[in-house]
Amino acid sequence: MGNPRTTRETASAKPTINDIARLAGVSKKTVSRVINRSPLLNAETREKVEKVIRETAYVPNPQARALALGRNFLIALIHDNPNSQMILNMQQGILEALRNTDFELVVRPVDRGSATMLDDVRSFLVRQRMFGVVLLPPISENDQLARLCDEVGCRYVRMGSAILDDPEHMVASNDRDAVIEAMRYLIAQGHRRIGLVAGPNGFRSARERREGFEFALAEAGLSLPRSLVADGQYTFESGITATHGLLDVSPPPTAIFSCNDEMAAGVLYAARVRGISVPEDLSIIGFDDTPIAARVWPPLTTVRWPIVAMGHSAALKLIGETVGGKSAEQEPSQFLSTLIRRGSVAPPAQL
Amino acid sequence: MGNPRTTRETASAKPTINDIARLAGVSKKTVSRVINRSPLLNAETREKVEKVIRETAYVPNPQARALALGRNFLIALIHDNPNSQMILNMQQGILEALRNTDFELVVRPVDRGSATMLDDVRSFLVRQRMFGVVLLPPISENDQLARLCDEVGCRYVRMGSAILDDPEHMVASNDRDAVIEAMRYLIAQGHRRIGLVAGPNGFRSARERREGFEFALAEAGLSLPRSLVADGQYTFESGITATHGLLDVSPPPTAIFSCNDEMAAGVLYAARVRGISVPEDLSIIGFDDTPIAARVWPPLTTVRWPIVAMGHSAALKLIGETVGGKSAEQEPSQFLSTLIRRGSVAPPAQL
DNA sequence: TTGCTATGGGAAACCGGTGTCATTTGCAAG
DNA sequence: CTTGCAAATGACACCGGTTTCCCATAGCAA
Repeated sequence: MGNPRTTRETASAKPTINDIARLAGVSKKTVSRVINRSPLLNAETREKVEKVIRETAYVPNPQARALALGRNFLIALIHDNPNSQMILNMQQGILEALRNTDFELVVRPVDRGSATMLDDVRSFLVRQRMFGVVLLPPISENDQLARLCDEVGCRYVRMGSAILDDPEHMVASNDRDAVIEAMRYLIAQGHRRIGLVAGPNGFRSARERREGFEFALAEAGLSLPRSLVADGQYTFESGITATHGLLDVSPPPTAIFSCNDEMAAGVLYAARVRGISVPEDLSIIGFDDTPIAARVWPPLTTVRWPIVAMGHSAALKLIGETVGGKSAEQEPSQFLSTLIRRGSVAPPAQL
Repeated sequence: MGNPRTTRETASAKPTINDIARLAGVSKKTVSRVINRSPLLNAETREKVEKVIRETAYVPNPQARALALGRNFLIALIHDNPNSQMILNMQQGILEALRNTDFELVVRPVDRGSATMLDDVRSFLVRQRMFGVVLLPPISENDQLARLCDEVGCRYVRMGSAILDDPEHMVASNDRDAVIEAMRYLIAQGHRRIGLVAGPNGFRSARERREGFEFALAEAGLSLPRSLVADGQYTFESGITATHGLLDVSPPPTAIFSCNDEMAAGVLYAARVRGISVPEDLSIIGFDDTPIAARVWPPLTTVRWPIVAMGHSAALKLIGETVGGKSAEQEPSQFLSTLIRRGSVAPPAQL
């Protein structure tokens, strides 16, 4: 490890708070006050210290701070296997917000289903003294998790669909409205028999999307035969299975709304297997605007929600008060989704 | 905040090393020795301390350790935008290896291209006192990054294709051989005019895959007209563009090998746009076995490399000496890829 | 000039571990 | 019965910040 005392004088090893104090001719504590923006400081002193900090490119040691404060400057992104593009987009949004702060992002996949999940997360949050966490759907819907965060004194933001029961801890998109818009489009094209590939039970997003679907049908005075609703699990395979069921009914639907793109890709796949042309014989709309939506043939019309922006917002919500004063309060909590029109929708053949 | 002295006695706040020492009737240092498996310990003493540790569920404070050691128990996964499924798989493999260790995983997307990229990474590694990093392709091919890791005393492992110039810092798959296997399959099906959608210049993986392609052709005594090689950028769009170029030559190829699945999806898309049936009129093979490969129609025959296992191996390489003795040395550095046969290959129509 | 109160700033303890070095103990060799 | 050496353990400083507490000085009224 060498000789710290002598090297410190010569080499340009990372300066410590002691170095700054010495160079500025003040005490450690005064430097600390400058760093933490203590108001009880003489402007002159502050100036002097800040100059030295600038010149030496001094950056406080995060570990020492974490130890002294009992709190780490780490934000965790906790997720359990939603689609991977979503995680990346979320990361991007969060990191944008974290740029030029002292915060660092830690990504933490967890296994819902695992009996020890809550304990795992607790020990993770406590041991690492996490500053805050961002919870991604679907696990963001787990209330126990949110309560856990409260318990261990860890700030949190839940990403979700639609409901703003608790705006302070929530960043959401309005899936219901987005689905209604998509359905109106489908209906305007002339579709009257529209099938639904629903999301799994217990998922808020699945419920919101389904409600939007049903609302739009009712609004147009259309009926919804039970046979035109198929359950899905948000997976590609479940989309295939659901679609076969839907296409077996007689007469078959002329359009299918799928609660996510992954399943919509399954709808398309199943249609191909049966030799049904899309969009001539069957129109499809998905949800999420996953990369796959644009890569299949025909490219899928779908609903896009602004994940990056939402991640950004979530991060600001977490750190807002810490950095920029009260701006966090004004951070938008609800985001609008938009319909992306591609090639999987056309008027039904009969018309 | 409260009153640490009194609360410590009553509440079940996290026990510190001092508590353990007091309860076990030994010094802090001895507890520390137990934790760090020092060999200079009386078995009896160790037993006694371990008992207390177990009973109190004591866990050392990572921040304090990081401060004292000048090194954090954090592993970073650094990547710049390869496909997202790959990142997830890699995470999964790494986290598996990290389970039950003190290590934590931090994911760090970077912007190759950015002029400050190296500085960003340096400051990240230094400030957080990273223990080690895993570099994902394509940025793992950046030698400056590797050198940087050395400079700042951060262990690293590069994920890559094929070459093991530096086995100690490398976990690789053998792309060249995998491509040769895929090409032999194509040739065995009767294809003689095979087009290539190449990867971008400067990428090791692109070179390896292309070399495999050329080797297999030569091996079969087939020529490779310059016109049957199209440059790609590993993106969906570049795959489309490249394919149009390939299909414009006369006679057109009966099969196309694409250096990754993203571009292969583009090949398929372009074929559809031109009304060419796959696989009847055109066979396609991709590389990577991205989720999209199984979701398009027809599902793509492709090459899968064992990302999860490689991530696992990379993590063990990093922490190996720290935890399990010398097992790291034996950790395999080279992994075999396999051909996944799906529906995008058939004998050429002419035969 | 004295006395009193703000207010800026410093000394030292502390956060919870680790390293260095000294000390104690046990036992074989001289 | 020393001496010598190794093994086992402890005392204490240290990592780089923050907090607590207290002092010095300035400003101002009496």
